[in-house]
Amino acid sequence: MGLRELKMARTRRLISDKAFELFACNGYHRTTIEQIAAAAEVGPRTLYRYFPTKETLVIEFVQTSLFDALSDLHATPAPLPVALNTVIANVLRVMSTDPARVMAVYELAGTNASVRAQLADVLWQWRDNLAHEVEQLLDPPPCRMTAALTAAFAINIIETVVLAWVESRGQADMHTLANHAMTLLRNGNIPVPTEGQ
Amino acid sequence: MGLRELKMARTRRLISDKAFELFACNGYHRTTIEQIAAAAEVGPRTLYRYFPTKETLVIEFVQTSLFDALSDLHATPAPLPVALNTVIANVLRVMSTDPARVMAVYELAGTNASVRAQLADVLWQWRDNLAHEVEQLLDPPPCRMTAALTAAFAINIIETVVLAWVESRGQADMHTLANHAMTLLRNGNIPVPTEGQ
DNA sequence: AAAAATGTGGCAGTCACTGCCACGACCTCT
DNA sequence: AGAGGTCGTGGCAGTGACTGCCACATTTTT
Repeated sequence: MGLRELKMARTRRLISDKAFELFACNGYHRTTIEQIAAAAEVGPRTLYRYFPTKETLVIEFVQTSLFDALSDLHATPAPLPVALNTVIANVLRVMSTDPARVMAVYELAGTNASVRAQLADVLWQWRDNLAHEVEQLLDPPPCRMTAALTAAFAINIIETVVLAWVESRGQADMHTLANHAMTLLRNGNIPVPTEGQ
Repeated sequence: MGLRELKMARTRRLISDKAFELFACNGYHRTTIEQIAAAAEVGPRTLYRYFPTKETLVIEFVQTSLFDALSDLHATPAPLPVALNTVIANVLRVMSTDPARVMAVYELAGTNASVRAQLADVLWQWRDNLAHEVEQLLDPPPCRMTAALTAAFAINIIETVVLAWVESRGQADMHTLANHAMTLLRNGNIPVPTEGQ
């Protein structure tokens, strides 16, 4: 890695850290891009080259945690349920790397609508990608709806686990929570909508 | 209803219609609030009183379709699975009221990131509300995770059905699609993540 | 008909975000 | 090591979403 890349990686990290610092201190809305840029000692124009939108500053960690793990789906030639479990476990493992940041992200998502929207969008896109992968991976190929619901289950587990973890203020263990959620699913303990007679 | 309310309802509808017209014609991004306001013959400042953000113009119909149906959950004293089915059926029924608009919303969500994000956020909030309701409705009260997953299932069905309907270009029948999705769920035809041995 | 309530819209201002361009730091090739 | 090419940096001007404020007009109430 050249010096250039190194500096850029450092700058990126610095901007991100300063941003979270200011968000926690003054709130998301009350913090301007100019302030963040000043705190990181870069020009606003430069900041925008690293983070195209203000919300990106917040959700980037969650986004990369999700999408990095998605590539594991090709890597493991295991049967689908096991591969899905691996993907989910890896997402949660990477998130556990920086619990404070995950907590901060959800804190900000709770107080700011556009952050929450961007976060929701990342989950949406991830689910769509996963659905597409599932469709190609299964043999014989399932109907589109089956693939969509499979991907939905995966993101449901992740969302539910992370939310429960956030509600426990980081006390709970994500892996344990995930197993709990999957057990509930597998045992059919979740009420499914049914037609009345 | 007084004259004032009537006029406002008309203005609201007019703004919304003109907005969709312009979005379809020039694209979401290339259409400015000023243009929409001019087309609806109101001041921009007035438009903002009806629709606080540009995205609201797009997602309002879906939003009200979802949240109006949510109140049915209290109304029907049926067992939960049946009540959930009623809620879902009502959401889809109201959406079928104006298929062109639903199609337009998803068209715009596909091309514009912030619209998609706001749409995703609406679904997120709806799910959260439903989870809360489920928690209070069931006797004995389920653990939070069960409630969350139950609500997630409901929104999964709606999302999957609407997406499939959109992909069919409106040819399919939402009610039929919903029954298909629920059958898949009930019969355990969806691969659930599992720990490998 | 007068008075109170409330929707309308213009104006100025903030802030996220972009295209453009000159500058300078890094990298490559000899 | 030095010359030239590459590429990140950041300033400037501009667009457009959105807001607070205030005067005006229309509707509603008394």
